[in-house]
Amino acid sequence: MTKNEIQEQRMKRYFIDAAKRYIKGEGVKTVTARNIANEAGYSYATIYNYFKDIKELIFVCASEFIQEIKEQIQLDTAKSEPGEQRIIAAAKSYWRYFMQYKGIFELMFLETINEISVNENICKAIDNFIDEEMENDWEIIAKEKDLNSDTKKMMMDAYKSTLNFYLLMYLNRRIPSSFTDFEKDMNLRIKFILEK
Amino acid sequence: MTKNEIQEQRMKRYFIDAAKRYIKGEGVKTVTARNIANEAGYSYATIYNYFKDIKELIFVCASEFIQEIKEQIQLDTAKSEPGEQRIIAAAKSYWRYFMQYKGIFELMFLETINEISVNENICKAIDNFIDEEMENDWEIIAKEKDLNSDTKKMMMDAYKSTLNFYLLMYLNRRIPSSFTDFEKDMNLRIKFILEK
DNA sequence: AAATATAATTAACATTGTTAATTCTTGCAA
DNA sequence: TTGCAAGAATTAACAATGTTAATTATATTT
Repeated sequence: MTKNEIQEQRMKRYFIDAAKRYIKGEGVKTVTARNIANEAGYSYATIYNYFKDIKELIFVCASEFIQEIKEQIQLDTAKSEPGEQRIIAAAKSYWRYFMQYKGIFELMFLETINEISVNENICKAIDNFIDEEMENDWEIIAKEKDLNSDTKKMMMDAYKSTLNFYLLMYLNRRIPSSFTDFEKDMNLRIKFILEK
Repeated sequence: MTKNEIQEQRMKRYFIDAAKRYIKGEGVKTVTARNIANEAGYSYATIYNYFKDIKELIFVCASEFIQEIKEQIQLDTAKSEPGEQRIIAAAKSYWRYFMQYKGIFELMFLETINEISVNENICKAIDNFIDEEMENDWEIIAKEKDLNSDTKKMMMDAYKSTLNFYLLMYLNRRIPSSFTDFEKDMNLRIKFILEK
């Protein structure tokens, strides 16, 4: 890396970290160029020297949050037995993370991106990280229940869609109206998916 | 209804119909007060004499689109045998409707609403209409497979979340990248949910 | 130290939602 | 019929936003 590239990376880092702090605190809904710049201690126009537009910056944040979620899941499931038990624990860890940072959920699943290149990879990362993180556990389940690879995939998909859709319902619509009910319902749904 | 109320209802209707036309044509992303007013042949400020804000107007549209979807499902499933077969056909009808009107999907599932009163009912309507429309068919399946009411509910939930989450993935992220693949995957997923 | 290249800032523009001020209509009393 | 008051619709205006252009400050090179 040349000296200039190091400089550029450092500046990008300032803005990325500022944007991440802002999103964690305030959510993605009220993110603006001026807010992020303010958080970073720069003028709003400076962002455009380092990022094509705000969406690009925001999506870089998304890909960094993925790592964070993985780490939280690893922590929260450290004592769970691999397989079904760990998958259930991971689901809880997953929704609790997004409960804390609603803005990150919106960012990952509800934002749209028109451009290709960089973003295509980020999209793939978002779509697959939970499968990757739990791959080993699904394999254990598949062996236990003697599932073929298609059936295993169906089960993973059902798990993912249940987790994400009802999280969306709760975050966007307060359905169900209490967190206790939400967790109870989610646990039942996840267990239903797993019992095949 | 007094003469004034009739007038008011008529004006509301002009704006609602204009907004519905606009959303169908252009989606919800680019809806603006000025666009809707233009489509209705009025000035943008006139909207505020009849609706609290743009969101209120947009949500009235959502509740009217529900009826439309139900009708399309009824048409598309008219020749299907009640029960499993009709549920599979309805899923296809459902995703094809939203494929045609991506904006309506965004409106129904991705928009947030902070206010209570009117909107709470609209949210409930959105969340339940597909269950209501297919209630009879789920009952048939429950009888056939001898499911208790909790298991039946779990299955309905899994169906709904699969349908909506993967529709979201396709509409927002083009995953999978072709419509043919999308339909193939969805059919497999729906059938997987139903085989319990 | 002067000239040039680079980086950051302020100004500016277009587009939004929304409200205030103004103009236009319409129904009704004189 | 005419003038007036109430109501309805329009235009003007504001603040917030993303983004780009013009300007200023800083760093580098000769």
